[in-house]
Amino acid sequence: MAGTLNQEAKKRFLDFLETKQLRMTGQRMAIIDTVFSTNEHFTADQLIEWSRERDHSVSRATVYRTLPLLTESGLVREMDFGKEYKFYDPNYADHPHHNHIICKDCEKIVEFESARIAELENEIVHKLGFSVSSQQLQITGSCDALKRLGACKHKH
Amino acid sequence: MAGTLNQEAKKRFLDFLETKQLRMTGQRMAIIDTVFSTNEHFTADQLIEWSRERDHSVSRATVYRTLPLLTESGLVREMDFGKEYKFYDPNYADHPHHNHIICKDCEKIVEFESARIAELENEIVHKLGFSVSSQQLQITGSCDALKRLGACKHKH
DNA sequence: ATCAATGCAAATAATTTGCAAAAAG
DNA sequence: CTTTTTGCAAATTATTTGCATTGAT
Repeated sequence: MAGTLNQEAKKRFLDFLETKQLRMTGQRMAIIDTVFSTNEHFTADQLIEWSRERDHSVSRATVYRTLPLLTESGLVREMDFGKEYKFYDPNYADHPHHNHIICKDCEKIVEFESARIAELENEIVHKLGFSVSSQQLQITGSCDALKRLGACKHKH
Repeated sequence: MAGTLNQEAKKRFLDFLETKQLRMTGQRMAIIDTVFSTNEHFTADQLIEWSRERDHSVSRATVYRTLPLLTESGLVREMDFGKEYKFYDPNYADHPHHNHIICKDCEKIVEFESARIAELENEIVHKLGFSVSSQQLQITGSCDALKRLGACKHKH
């Protein structure tokens, strides 16, 4: 679960930086290492905290300046689950079409994929004269515990 | 296209206010009339502007205090299309399961429904041990003009 | 009369930005 | 050396809130 997840994505991001002729700094490396060593969704705030465990000099500003690079590269996706802050999802490199289901009580998030849904989307969108660039499907619902016990608030 | 759209939804919202024992004021009525006389998505800012055309005394604070009532009633849905402000969609009363496709250039939005996708969602989510409360599917893509002409920026 | 609703202006909070200093190439 | 990147602190911006006043019931 720790340091070697997503090494492929990390490599791709380093290429991206090189192509754009951006410099490698200690702070950037700390942030990048953090992002690509988890499969969890994270907030800007969490990324700051975690990155500082690797390099205490990482500032809030640098994290906020790195996030757009990550999303621009396509290796991380910005997600809005209706909270006041955004989440970032590092799993799009491996699973470019995955969707999310979120428990309305405990906010547990489960990812899933469906080729059939993707096909239907393409079909419908084509009929409307559009073509698909990206999609996001978010379902809010009740997790198993919530259904059975009436509550499940664990907060992540 | 004008004043009598969505009278059913308006009526339902007035019932909602009554049930919650909330008072009817001139400002609220101006906001409500505005919301239920359009099928367009709108922002808080647009709602303020439009409501003031009906009643110049409508304040920003009152609009922001009315919006949660509208979403709570289920007759208007808060949508996040990745902009810095939120959009509000007054079409959920008539079409509770509709989805959105947004052109990535001109930001034109088209709504569509698919019973088949809804079924598949239910099925998958059920397998994951969840049940569905609400869902939103947003597709970003290229509209017809963008595909044919390479550009279409009209900004709404 | 009573209590909810309003407008105003100040507060919040996530994110962004200007700038001088530090580090990369 | 030159140019990018950084941290800091101040700025920005949508939204929220405290409070004295107004208006609905």
